[in-house]
Amino acid sequence: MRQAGAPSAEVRSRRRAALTDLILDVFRLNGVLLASGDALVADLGLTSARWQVLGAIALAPAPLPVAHLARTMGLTRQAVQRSVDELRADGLVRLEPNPHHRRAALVRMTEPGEAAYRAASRRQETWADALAADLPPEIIEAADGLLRALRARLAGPDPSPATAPDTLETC
Amino acid sequence: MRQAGAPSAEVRSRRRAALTDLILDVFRLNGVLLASGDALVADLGLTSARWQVLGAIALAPAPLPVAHLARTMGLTRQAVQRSVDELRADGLVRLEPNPHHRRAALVRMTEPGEAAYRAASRRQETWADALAADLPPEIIEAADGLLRALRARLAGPDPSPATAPDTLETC
DNA sequence: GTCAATTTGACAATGTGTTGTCAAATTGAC
DNA sequence: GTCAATTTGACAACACATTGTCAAATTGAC
Repeated sequence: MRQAGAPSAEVRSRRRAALTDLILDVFRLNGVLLASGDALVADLGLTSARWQVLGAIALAPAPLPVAHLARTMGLTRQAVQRSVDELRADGLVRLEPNPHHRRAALVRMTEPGEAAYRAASRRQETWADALAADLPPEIIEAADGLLRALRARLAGPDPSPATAPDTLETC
Repeated sequence: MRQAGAPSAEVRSRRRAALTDLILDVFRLNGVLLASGDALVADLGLTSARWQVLGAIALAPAPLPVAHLARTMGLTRQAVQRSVDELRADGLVRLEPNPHHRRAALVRMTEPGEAAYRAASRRQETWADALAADLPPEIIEAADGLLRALRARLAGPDPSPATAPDTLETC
């Protein structure tokens, strides 16, 4: 009998092939998801990137500076900074002084920004319903679990502490 | 009893939440995978994008022009063109005249290019083995099947004919 | 054979992310 | 309180993908 810690070359090769396929499909799905998201909110003056920033603002219990938003989202400061600059230019977001830190202004949604975000959220709901129609939740959850496991292995012990505490759990 | 076509609001909402989580994790995993891939082959003079182009060349039975490679890879002509330009500048790839089409030169790997690709493939094998260690192949394959199903729904009837014939049908 | 439609590569602009560097502001060890 | 380390935003450069436009080459209907 085979021991648990010593899988056959056959199993190893099947596993490797399956993982390679999965990875390639993650790349491809990432591409079509971004394209779909952009198309979904384009006429609201949003893109996937800006939408994501609005989401981070909406989920936070209080207005946050750019660097804090970036940590929450797992992106770099600069990437978020650019999106915020654009959102500000379009009037969807505004900066307010931070009493605790003169440089780190707090980002807050304007009324038009909140309206756009609400509209995007409403569309995303029906879009997701249509996309997931007749897929068993268990299958989706199992796949998500695997993706998380892979990400955890790739990123090391705990690379995204911002994911944990209080922000992302609520969504 | 509940009919198959009319899921409860409860199931629908669970499904929606699961799908949203999955999508966010696809984005995150995409990011760490690209970073890992870049790190894996950086010292070979490769990046994820260049590596992918070399892979398409290696898999093709004969040298192909840039536009054909792009279709095979599901990317735009211009994106592949730039990678090919860079690979050519680094001597990993070379263009040869196409007897059937004066403009569409054929892209072929040079000996250094093949050496780099072989080295990258070897590393990828051990990397994938380590990453997939102790994950049951069935789980990986099931997750991959779901990603493919989602992609098929998002992209419409048949958006990537190059991938289709024998890969997508099997899931 | 002719000519419109398609394919191909070149070029430019844009979106989104990265890294690196810098100065100002804040924090913390002492 | 002082001063080094960290955090923050500004700015620049780059990697990778997109779209759009153009001219040359090829293909196909006629």
